[in-house]
Order: sequence, then structure tokens, then C-alpha cells
Amino acid sequence: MSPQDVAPEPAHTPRRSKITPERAQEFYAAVLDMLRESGYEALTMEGVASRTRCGKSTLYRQWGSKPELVVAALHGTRQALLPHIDTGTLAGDLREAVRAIGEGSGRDTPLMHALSHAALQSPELLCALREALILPALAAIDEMVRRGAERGEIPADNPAAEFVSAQLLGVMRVRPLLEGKYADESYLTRFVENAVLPSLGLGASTP
Amino acid sequence: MSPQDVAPEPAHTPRRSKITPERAQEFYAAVLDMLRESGYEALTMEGVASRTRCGKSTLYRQWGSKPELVVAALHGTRQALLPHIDTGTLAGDLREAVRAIGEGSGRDTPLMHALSHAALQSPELLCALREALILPALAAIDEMVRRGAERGEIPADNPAAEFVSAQLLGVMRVRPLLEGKYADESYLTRFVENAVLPSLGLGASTP
DNA sequence: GCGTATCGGTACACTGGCGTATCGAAGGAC
DNA sequence: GTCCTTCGATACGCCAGTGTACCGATACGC
Repeated sequence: MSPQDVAPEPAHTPRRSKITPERAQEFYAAVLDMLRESGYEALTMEGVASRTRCGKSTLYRQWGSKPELVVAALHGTRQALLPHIDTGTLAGDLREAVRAIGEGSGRDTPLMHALSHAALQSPELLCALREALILPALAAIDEMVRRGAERGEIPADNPAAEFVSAQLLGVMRVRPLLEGKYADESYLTRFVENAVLPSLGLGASTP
Repeated sequence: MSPQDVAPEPAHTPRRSKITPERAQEFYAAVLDMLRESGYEALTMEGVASRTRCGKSTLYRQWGSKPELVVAALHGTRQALLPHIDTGTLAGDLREAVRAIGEGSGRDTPLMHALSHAALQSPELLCALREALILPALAAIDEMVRRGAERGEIPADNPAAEFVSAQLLGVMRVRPLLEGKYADESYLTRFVENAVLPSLGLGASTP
């Protein structure tokens, strides 16, 4: 993933011609990595410049300011938090979803943590965060629930249905405060088995 | 430089004698307020000094640094997020709890948001945050569940029991990202009715 | 090839917060 | 009433990050 390991030691950094889309992706990846590592406030333009081996002038020419760069990074790397999942049962879908989340918890969970407070104070940032990370995850989960209702696994008007995504995202966000570490697959799986599925009226032993 | 630029004090600020416990509470309250308003990173010693009308020297003499001041503020104002609640039924307790949380959501929810990311990078801060806010809330909720099991409302080994507090705290923390505003009483109540209680096997209509 | 636009890199002035030092003044002890 | 402590306030040096300006180098269009 990280392109920096293939740069052993050129005598001087090779000059670039223009900001190609591929090059922009490198910037975006660096920005998101730094956000995950240290948070929004600790992200600096100088840090981005030095990590990506570019001049600050390039950053300011292209994006203007740190908030704009972060928003662009979110929009520019809209990658699915959840892959497409369709196991045939709601319980299976949810189990697979938390497996995927736990597997990728080194990626999107820290990012949400890093941006959530900053986003509450910047409408643009909140909008970008929701579009890039939150709404896709919500949509994916709601789609699983919808299919489950369509198949008749749960009633179409199951009142717990609308809270499934909030439960999952919520527990992802609160676990670090309770346990000091991100929610892993094993915890999330137990949560789904023992809390989410029962709230929908599905027993823990449902296949 | 010249005394002409600011004349904010018609009356002279009354000198204080020493940092009495009451005075310390004023500092702590100011710190927590500023945390709620702007977050941990934006909190500055200079800001605290000017808001509390004290000299920076006083802050540094007394607390040494910003992290220590914040930790002291958390410890020094350990106020119950939840009042003591015992309505006689688990469902009643949980409904009352979310009512209290929703009512006080202008106080502790923003505080948790402000500190959660910083706490993940500072063990002392995480410890203080847990002791001051999180563990008391956890204990209160778990106590409700324990009493419910004792009364036979739910099985003693109900597997969903351990997730009740995580469900509640989690949804409190994720709501702003989904809806752009803190969880209010009405949302939390619907959540308890439609997700938490059903996950415990209690119907929504249980008194 | 050649010209030009853009790059990476650096220097600069500016800002804001940190932490220290110092000072006059007021409170409290006696 | 006097002395001594501690306060509030401010000035200072320091550092880090911002955003601009300028440079030589170089990839690309023609």
C-alpha cells in the first residue's frame, strides 16, 4: 500500500511533472494515514509535505488549506468500509460484516475517531466524513436488514431494524473507552450474537 | 505594550488569597466547559487563565501542565453522570437512565467526545476519563441489570446483559455522526424500547 | 530540441501558545 | 499595624506551524 518503501535513496528526489490522479491518491493516503495515527489537530501541512516528499507550495497551490485537503482526501478515496456482502441470511450477513470491520479496524475505526470531534465543528468536514465513511456503512447494513425482512426472517416493521447500524457503529466507537483498545472481530461477533440479533428477535443460534 | 489597547477592567479584579477548594472548583468547571465547547486540543492554558481571571503562573504553579490540569479537573469534579435510579423494574430503570442522560446531554456527552481521542493517546487521561465518567455510568447500568436479574426479570446469565452499557454509551457516541446532533431523550428512549429491551428478551410493552 | 509551466525545496515573516521570570498588590497570620 | 506569602498580571524567549515568495530543476507540449 505505502509507496514510500520503494524509494530507497535517490540522490535527489526525482522531480514530478504534475499532480496526476495517481499522485493525488498518494497525498490522500498519506493524509488519512496521518489522521489515523495522530488525529486531526496534529495533522500539519508540513508533515504532509515531508511525508509525501513535496513542497508545501504544492499543497497550498492544489488544496488551499488543511480542511480542504482533508475533505478532498475523504472524497478522493471513497473506499468501501464494507465489501459487498450477501450470505443469504441476515445473521450471516451481520457476522460477515463485523468480521470485515474487525479485520479493517486498523483503517476506518481510527479514522472515525480522529475525525469525529473535528467534524462536529466543521460542517464541510462532517459532510465529507458522512459521505465517505458513514453513509456507505449505514446503507450496507440497512440493505442487509432490508433483505432479511424481504426474506421474512424478521417482520418488515421490526422496530429494532432501524437501530442495527447505530448499534454496530456505536459499539465500535465506544469500545476503546471501555477497554482501551479498538473493537476486534471476536468482541464484535459476540456483540452481534448476543445483542444485535436478539434485539431483532433472532436467537443466537440462528444460522 | 502600552496600556491603551485594553481597558477591560473598570473595577480592579479582587486579589485572591489562596487556591481554596472552592476556587479550584471554578478552575475545574472552566476547564470542563472549555473542553465541551472546543475540544481538548483547542484548550490552552492562556485561555483558562483569561476565563478564570487568573495568571498563567497560578496555573503552572498549581498543576504544572495542561494534561495534569485536565486530569485534575476530571478527578476534582467527579459528578454522577447518572443519579441513583431504582424504579423497581429493569425497563423502568433504563428508561429513567436515558431520560437523565438526555437531560444532561449538554454536559457529559460533549465532554466524552472532546476527550475520547486525546484519551486514546494519553494513558493518564484515559484513566481519568474512565474513572470520572465512564466507569460510574457503566457501574450504574450494570447494577440495574443485576437487580433485574435478581428480581427474575431476565435470566441471570442473559448473554445480552453485558452489552447493555456498551449499547447505550455507543449510541450516545455515534448519534452525532449519523444525525449531526447529540442523542436526545426521545431518540434514546426509542432505542431502549426497540433495541436494548428486546435484546434482553423484554418486550417493548413491558412496564 | 526548446520553451514553459509546474514541480520539490527552502527561506521568510507572522502568529499563537508554552513555560519562565518578575513585579506590584492584596490577603492572612501574628 | 506589620510582615510575608501568594495572588493576578504581564513581559519575554522559545518553538512549531502557517501561508507566501522565490529558486533551480525537470518533465511535457509543441
